[in-house]
Amino acid sequence: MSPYNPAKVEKKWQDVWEDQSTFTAKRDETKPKYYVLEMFPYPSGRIHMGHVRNYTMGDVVARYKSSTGHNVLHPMGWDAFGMPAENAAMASGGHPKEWTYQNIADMRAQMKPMGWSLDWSREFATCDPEYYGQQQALFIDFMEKGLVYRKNAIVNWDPVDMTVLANEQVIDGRGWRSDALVERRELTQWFFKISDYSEELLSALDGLDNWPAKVKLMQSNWIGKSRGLQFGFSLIDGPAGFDEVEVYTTRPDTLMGASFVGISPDHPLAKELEQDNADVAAFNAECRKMATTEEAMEKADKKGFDTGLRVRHPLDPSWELPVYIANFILMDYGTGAVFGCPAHDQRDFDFARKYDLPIIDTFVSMDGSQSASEEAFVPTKTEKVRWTKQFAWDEVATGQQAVDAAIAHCEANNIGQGVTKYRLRDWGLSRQRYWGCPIPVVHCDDCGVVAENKENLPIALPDDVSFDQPGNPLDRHPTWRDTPCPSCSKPARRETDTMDTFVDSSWYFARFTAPHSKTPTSAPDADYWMNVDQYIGGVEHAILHLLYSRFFSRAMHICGHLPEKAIEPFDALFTQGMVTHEIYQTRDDSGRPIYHLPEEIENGKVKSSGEIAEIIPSAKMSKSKRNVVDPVDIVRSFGADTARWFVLSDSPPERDVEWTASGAEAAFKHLSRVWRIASDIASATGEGSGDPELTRAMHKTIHDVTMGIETFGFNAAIAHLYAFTNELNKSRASAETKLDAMRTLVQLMNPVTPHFAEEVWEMLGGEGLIADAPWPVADPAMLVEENVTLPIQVNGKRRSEITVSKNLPKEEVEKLALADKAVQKALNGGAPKKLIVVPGRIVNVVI
RNA sequence: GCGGGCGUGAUGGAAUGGUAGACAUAAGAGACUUAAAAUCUCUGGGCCGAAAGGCCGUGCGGGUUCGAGUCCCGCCGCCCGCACCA
Repeated sequence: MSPYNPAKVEKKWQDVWEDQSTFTAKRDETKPKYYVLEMFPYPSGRIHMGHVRNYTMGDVVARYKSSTGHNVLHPMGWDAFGMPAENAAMASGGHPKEWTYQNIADMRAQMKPMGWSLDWSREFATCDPEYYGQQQALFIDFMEKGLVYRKNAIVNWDPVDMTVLANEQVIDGRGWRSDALVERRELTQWFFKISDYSEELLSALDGLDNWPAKVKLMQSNWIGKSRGLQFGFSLIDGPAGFDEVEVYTTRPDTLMGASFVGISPDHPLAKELEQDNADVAAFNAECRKMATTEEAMEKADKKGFDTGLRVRHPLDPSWELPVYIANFILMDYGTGAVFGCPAHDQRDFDFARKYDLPIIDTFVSMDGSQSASEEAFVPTKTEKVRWTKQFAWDEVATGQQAVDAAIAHCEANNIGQGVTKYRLRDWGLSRQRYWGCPIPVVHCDDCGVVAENKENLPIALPDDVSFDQPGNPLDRHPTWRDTPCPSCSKPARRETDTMDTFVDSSWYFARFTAPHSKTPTSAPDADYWMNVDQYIGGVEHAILHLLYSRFFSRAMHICGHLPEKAIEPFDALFTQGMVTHEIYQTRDDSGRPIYHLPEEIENGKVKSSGEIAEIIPSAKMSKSKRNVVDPVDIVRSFGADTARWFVLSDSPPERDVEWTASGAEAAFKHLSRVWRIASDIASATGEGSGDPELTRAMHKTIHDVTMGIETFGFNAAIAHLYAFTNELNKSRASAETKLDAMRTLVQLMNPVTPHFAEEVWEMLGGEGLIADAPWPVADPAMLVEENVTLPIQVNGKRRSEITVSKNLPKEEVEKLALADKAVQKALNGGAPKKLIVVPGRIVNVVI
């Protein structure tokens, strides 16, 4: 018997699969298609355990579906544009293009040994001109359909580097390289009109039955549909042209509790006032130093500035309210102005406390015990409350009833209008960077902004650029910028902004169906392969990537690039958890942490120094914490099949999995054990008899593993494989019975450990490739249990159990339960109060 | 701050509202071996008990239910997202 040698086995079968083009997908109308896709990687240059887990899950699905008669498409590509390539160029003087393609080559070389059943013939990178040229064609089509426009938007501006910064490049309000205080600056930017689809993107979530409920909920909250009242507070002696402050509120029922009006520092009125009021200008300037993220706005200290202006309350013209500029009000949402009701909104409450504004209850709890005193009183809108300041409804009403009545009242009295708003903003896609897809438009002095002619596509990035100075090299490129106007042919300038990388990833799944088509998609291929039957990726993409892709699919459909069925491109979605690892830390003389790689640690001590390492509980693998395990090392020591088995075995796929050396070793030991058992069976000729128990267990295992894969219960499926292996190992059945059981076992293992399975299959004399063998089918007759063991509870606590025939009538079960010794003892001669029998599950005696 | 999720033995985890801890890991004991490794067998939530058995136990505090890890309410902790990271 030869020992299990993964290095030899894995290479052998990878070569066979490649020679036979086992995983090359071709359209075949005679078979049902199945499109499984994992979110494509960013080419950082190294694969990590998260990739291994993600792609192994997809591979299990792909191989399983293939064995159940599906024509499977399982492609791979690269999300290859983005900042890291430019950062690398700045740091080491290379070129983003070379850096990226080298990384792709390196990563591909690390991925191939994993044995994923990928169709590499469809591979592309989003930075291939062939791909982004088609993306430019889409952009032009979107322009024609009115889905693209330009407007001013705020960016983070680094005044020292003279460049726009991404949010992650702003650290505590300062540029990451220059350390200069970041300013907000307005630039004219390109936008997709995703907000046209707010209602559609929201309501269509209902149809996504195979998406996680949490993702749909997050998207729904992100779109943020609300019904409210829009109305104007009339300004008393406002600046010329400012008669009113228009506000939007979802709680018009609390209007009588208003104590101030707040406007955004970017509100036109605020901008007007700063013209000739230095204090306002100073306050606004201060606000504009804040980072642009919503998170930064919300976390910042709530600050206000009393403009001195007053407005009249719409329900009582004699009531005047102060107008504050407040740093927490977003110009992007609603009208950029709100009224504050401190009694029923905690943020307004804090603001009122700070600036000594009145706190006016408009309702209290039903028994009057709860009102705004130490904090705002904010019951849910469905809770009934007692109103003290209602103006169009009953004294007792829910918030929702009051909102509806308030809107109706205000509409009837011409105070305002009920309106529906969405939180979702249009998608700003302009990036002032080199390494992205050029926006295919030209600025002409005569014709204005003109789309490129499609025959000029792709508008390719120039290669001769340098990164020795900050900013976008396209802006200062001597010739690339200059181009004739596509409309009038006069000298004109190219747009130098490139596209957000989210654009690249919003349609790659469609491109995979025809990766070299001369149009963005090809109808027969898109019709056949779309939709993605199963999409798998991290939950961190739950909102933006998935929402943008849903929008893009709709837009592509309108332009004729996708069939109508594909407007929701992902039929089923699965979000997997991270791979984590313990962190090993020691400290230097000044107490600063030093992190150690897992392989530097032995028995809790640093190998080289013998120092005891502090163990910090598991966290996402990251370079900075050095808690990374390199898949390449694992494949070298144990083989890909062990890595694949382990990443799926130890945790439910939607949760994080902790990588442990002992777990990986145990996975290897288990495969070695199965190998030995298979070798013994392959060479056995001996005596033995049939084993009905083994056959029964085999069918049960087929059923359980199949269900496990179908429901993404990979860890449960693997637990069943362990259990069946134990059973098979113990069995004294005949060689023939065991051979049958063993073949079934490796077939069930095949999606997870495919090289191992092929080799054992061959060893056992299996016909052809196991990759081409049909999935085993459980005999339903073998799954039926004749007897069941029923636990017997007394008052909900387990006290005994009885084993009865499955179909024993309820009355008989009751009799047997009451006759049980433990029940007799508990009853102590009395009669039970109640007897609950759940057939096949449990008996509960209540006394 | 807002939105979403998660929390079970020493560890990873299992459990359509129905026997909490399947399966695995670490650990301990034993078998085999000159020895070690490998392999095999057994033990394996806590407390009391010789055992039978009993009591407690799924982050914390309440609630619904014959019955709650699971459902509801309120906390605590950790993770993800927050529109220019990918």
